[in-house]
Amino acid sequence: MDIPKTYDKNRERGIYERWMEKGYFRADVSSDRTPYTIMIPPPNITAKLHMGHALNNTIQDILIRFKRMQGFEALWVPGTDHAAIATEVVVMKELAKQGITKDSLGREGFLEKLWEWNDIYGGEIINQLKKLGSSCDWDRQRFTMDDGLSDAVLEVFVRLYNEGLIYRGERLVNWCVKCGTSISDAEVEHEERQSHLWHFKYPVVGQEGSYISFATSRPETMLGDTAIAVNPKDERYAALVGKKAYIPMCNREIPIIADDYVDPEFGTGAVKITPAHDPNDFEVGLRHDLPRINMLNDDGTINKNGGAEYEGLARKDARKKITEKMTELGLFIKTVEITHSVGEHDRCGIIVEPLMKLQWFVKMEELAKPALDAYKNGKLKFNRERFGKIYSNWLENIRDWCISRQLWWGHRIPAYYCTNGHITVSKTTPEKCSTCGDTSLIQDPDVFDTWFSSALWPFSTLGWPGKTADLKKFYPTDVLVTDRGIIFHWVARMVFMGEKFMGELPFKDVFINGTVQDELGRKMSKSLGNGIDPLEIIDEFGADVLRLMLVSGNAVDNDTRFFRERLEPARNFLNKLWNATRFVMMNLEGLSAKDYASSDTPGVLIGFPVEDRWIASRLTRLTHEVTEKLEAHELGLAAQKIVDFVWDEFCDWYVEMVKPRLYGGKDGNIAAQESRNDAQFTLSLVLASVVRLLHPFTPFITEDLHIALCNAMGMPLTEGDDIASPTIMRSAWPFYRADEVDPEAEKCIERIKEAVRAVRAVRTEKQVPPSQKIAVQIIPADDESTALFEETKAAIALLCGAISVELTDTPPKNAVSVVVSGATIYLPLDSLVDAEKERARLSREQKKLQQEIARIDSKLSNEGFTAKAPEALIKAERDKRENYIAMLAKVESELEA
RNA sequence: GGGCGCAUAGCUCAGCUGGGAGAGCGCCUGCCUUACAAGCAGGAUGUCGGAGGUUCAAGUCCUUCUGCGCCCACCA
Repeated sequence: MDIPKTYDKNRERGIYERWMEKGYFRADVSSDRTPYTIMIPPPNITAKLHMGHALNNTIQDILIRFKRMQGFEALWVPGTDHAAIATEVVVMKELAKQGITKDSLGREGFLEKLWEWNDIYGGEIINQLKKLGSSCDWDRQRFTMDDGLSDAVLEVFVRLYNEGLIYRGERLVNWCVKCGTSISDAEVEHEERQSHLWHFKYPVVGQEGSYISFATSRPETMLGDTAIAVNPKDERYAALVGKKAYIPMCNREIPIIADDYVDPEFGTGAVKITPAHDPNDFEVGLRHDLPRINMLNDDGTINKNGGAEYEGLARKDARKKITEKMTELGLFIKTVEITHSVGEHDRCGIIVEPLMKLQWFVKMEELAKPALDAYKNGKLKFNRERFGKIYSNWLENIRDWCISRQLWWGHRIPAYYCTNGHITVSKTTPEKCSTCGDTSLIQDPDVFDTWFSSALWPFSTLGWPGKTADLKKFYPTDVLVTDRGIIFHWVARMVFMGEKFMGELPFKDVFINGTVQDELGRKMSKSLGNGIDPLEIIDEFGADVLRLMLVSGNAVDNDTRFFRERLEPARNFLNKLWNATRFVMMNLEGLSAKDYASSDTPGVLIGFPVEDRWIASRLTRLTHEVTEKLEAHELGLAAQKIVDFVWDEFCDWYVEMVKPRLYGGKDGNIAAQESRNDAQFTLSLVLASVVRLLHPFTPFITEDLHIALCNAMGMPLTEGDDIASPTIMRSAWPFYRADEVDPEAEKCIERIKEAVRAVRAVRTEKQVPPSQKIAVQIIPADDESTALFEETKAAIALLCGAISVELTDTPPKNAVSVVVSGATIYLPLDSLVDAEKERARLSREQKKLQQEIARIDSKLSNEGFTAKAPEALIKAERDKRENYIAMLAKVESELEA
């Protein structure tokens, strides 16, 4: 048979194309199967996918493939996010390299560039997902700005507006005075800067000679002060609270108020409050109903609210002039050197100015409550409790959500303003003002926060606001797999939007996956240049290897370090599996699966040799455990179980044990032929099952192995067949079969393993080369063992490199003896036997056994233990003790001999 | 400042509801035993970060300390 010694990763592409052609990824909305739905966290179209995406999507694909095989109507909806601000910034940077600015292109021209960008990067992302093996339903692929989703966004805005849950109000935004635009927090770079803290004092009104002193890093904003605040517990100022202070530059009296926000330890313990130019002060202003005086023009100069004396001055100049003025009036105290962080616009480096602008808000109190309740009453679960806490903490401290962004890339807010200042909100462009009928309407230039559209993702992707069959069948989804970084930006918002518009949670399980870091445990980032492109790894190792590595050896919620060496164990394992399959297929000659009842029939292994029943028993236990771990989303543990089974139990023990039966026929008897068929059947059955268990993790290689095995077993591939399906991804998930659990067979094989290991250890110790075949003799301890060793002696001989294994009842002379459970084994090694050393070795054994027995005795004699420990545990200890005592007796009799 | 995570073999990490410390890589010894040298067999390696406590029993639960890391808020 001509099968390459290593698996060819280049086959992945062809396999994926075949899956696409056959439509295996498609979910059928009209099927009567129970739906299982996952919505992809839509990757931002800002850049290609990174290793974190590879992990996140591998996890989703594992779950969706698992459920599909279990017989669910599995739907994984793919798509991408327009990522308003992030994409706009990236594209602007690109354009800047060509010397093009946003304004020179105009709104239409700029948007054209963005759609071009989307074609390239959105497409690249989809390509990457396919390379990874993602079994998404590509017919249902969506984009947050496609027609359907845009319609959903407008619909939600209009409905919330009509219900009074959306309002327009003033709010501070980060404003760049150079670029003349508001910028997001993400674009603000914080830098430690050397600066000064100026100490001043304001006269207290009506109390001649009384002052209240304060510190500020921005003296110019005194023009916008509308209060002085102190801590309510601060006794130094208690008498002044309720009084007024006087700002000489503005000829304005402002109240002295008490607010917890003030730290009595800092500065003088009194703070000037400028609600229009500082986020904290803004909050204080809200609490105390203070006026907000905007004293800056959009270009950063002082406006008319600053007073005639200062109007038109740049911030720097105003600061100087005001400081001089205060000094003149004797109100300046001192300056102190400080370092503090200053926000700068990451593109132009100019210090960001908080400025008041009219913004759109969603009222959150009413919307947040059901989302919080869902978590509190357990309907919404997180894979780890700590993630749930992040979620509920945020919702408990919820503030109204500012949904307008001064950008062009995104869904434009469907609000129209007439010349009389009325607002008309409408999904379609209105002809006239709904209040006054004015026909000269101007649409709000702003777009929505990108999360406003992604909050709708679980139902907008299924056709909402239409009443579609997809919505009916696939909403709510089953699990959301995402990164912990967006628990409140995205997860919480999807939950309350789902509750609000669908009347149902969008999902019940939230699966937060860890972060992929570099080999030093640092975050992979562009600035560090330590990112690794998943495609590069896939090209070199194949997607299967990458996927298996990403979920192996790590709890899924823990952060994981990525480095190339970690790929090798995964690659080696798949190679092992490949070769095991090669071996099985080379030895299936003469097998006709038809001769055996369907593997789904209970009791099919009755009458099979003990090792066959053992491996079948182990397999069915494995099936149970893997299924359980996958249900519990413990992917790493599930993968580890499969790897251990394949490598250790199947390859290292079972395959080696059945070799005599496969190569058999040496003695030419009929019984051997039947035993050979049993081995062939068991080999192929177990392998075919384990390949199915592994499929969600490594979809490509398992598809090849599945098809090859079905062919080798003489099972024609038939669409709809649970086992011989033309694709493994639509074959049935193996199930736990109580009738195949065989504790007796397991106990027997454990004894065989113990015996074989003991012989091997002696061989190594005595440095007997593999080429030297020895004749092993066994004295079984009882009838049961006699039968067992008789049945398996050919296998034992092969496993420990013996020329023969014979049962006897008289100890041979000049032999090394080892005592194991159920037998004493003799290795006649004449010349190598050193009586002295043998006695020493046996004494060591004796001592070890005595220690073990003593350990158990001390446990069993502890009344607390026997009274409170579980019954099964006590029995297990007693059984062990019994076995050790029997072995000890044998060792001692050997010592006496 | 608030919240959270991690600390287990030389390295990277598993260890679910408490019941005799594990894997992979690396290391030592011997093997090209015709499925696999990306392999096989045998082996060495740990006061499970420190200190208390709960329990018959603690890597696992509680308290506290130390060292790394992350998130949120912010330094007037």
